[in-house]
Amino acid sequence: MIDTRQKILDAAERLFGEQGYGATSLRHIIAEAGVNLAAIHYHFGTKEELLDQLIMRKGAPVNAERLALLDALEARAQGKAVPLEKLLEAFLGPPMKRVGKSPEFAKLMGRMYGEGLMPGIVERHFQTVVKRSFAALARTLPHLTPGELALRLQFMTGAMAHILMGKALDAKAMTGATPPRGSQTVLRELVAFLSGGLRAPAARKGRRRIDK
Amino acid sequence: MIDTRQKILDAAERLFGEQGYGATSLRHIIAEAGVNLAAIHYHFGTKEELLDQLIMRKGAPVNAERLALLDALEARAQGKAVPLEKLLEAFLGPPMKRVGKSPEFAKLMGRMYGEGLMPGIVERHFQTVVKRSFAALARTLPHLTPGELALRLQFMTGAMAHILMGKALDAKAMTGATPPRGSQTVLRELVAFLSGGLRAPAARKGRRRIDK
DNA sequence: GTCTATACTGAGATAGAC
DNA sequence: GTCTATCTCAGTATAGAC
Repeated sequence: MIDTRQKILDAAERLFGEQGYGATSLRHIIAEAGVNLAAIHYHFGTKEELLDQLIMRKGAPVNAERLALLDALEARAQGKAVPLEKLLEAFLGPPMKRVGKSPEFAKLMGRMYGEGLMPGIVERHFQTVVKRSFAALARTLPHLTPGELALRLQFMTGAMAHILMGKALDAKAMTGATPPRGSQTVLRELVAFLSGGLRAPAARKGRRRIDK
Repeated sequence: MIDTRQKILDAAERLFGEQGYGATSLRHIIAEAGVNLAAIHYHFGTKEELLDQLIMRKGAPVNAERLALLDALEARAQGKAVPLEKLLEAFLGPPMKRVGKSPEFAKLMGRMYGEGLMPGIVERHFQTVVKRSFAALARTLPHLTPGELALRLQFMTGAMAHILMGKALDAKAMTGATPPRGSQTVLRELVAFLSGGLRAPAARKGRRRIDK
């Protein structure tokens, strides 16, 4: 059958998301998919390449959405800077939307950004959209140097990855409080938080004495 | 020799930090340490318990520092709310300090927070300091409900973890810009960013229509 | 109490028959 | 295209030497 490939991809997506990439064995995947072990190596080569195909299959639409939103925003701004909140929604909305309907994939995506999982794969698939977003943010946030903005993008990426993975630290156990659920609510809060952080003035060298 | 245990811990710390927990084999560790494979199981039981001991050995001083700083801040505030930047420095400073002198451990710590690596271990070692910080932040930020603050703490944790791990995404390759180096500079920028984010008003439900 | 030698199970990967 | 058999290396467990 020619959809052996599809069955493998479906099973792998589910299991990688649920248990993580490292903790999922190829033998577990083939048991779920009902195929032979060697079929994975025939169709994908290695476990890593299987992950790569998976990211491509589900990650490409996410990035396409983000780029389309960016295009629309920049067209509407007619050469002026795009409002910060709009840029954040364009970058964060498409992946956050998946948290509800496809939590396994969202979790996997979070791992990719945050875990240092397969850095080469991440760069290849996300470089275009990150570069475009960086350029747009640079125009919206002229008070930051490119280096400062790059650093803040890392802060932002870390926060997003953590949320996509779904409470890597169970907030309730750690703090006693129950954070809001629902990806739309979380998205709004995340945008509010990040826009506050990105707008904050840079803590320049100041060569400040140690307190005093 | 009785320092077989120490040699194992030292080698494990280095290798876990460099390559990650999952990617480091016990056989690699014993080769570095110059001990026998079974020595690990004699002294630590399993690979996971070895990690636990490691976190305890190096993580305990970090948390002790944080708690001491918190104590000092709250004593100085005499019942009033502690300034936000001071709280952030108390929480972020101790781990960030390690980035320079012991990058392997910083990276490991970042993985613990962010990767979902051994959630039980993380909770056990960090719950006290997180709970204390949460309570102090709640008094400093009365505009946030406990749930909203818990969510923002997750954003903050994600950003911190990402930075501790050391450019999980190589910012230069992704954006073209070179972010500031030096853990003190990064700490200042992180505090500026997070205080801006935490102070931002909550994006309450608003029941807003879909744009329009 | 401390360590060595060795064996067991399950992982990813590969060669070659069908 | 698919499957069987097999390879190497992982984490783990235990028996027994010092």
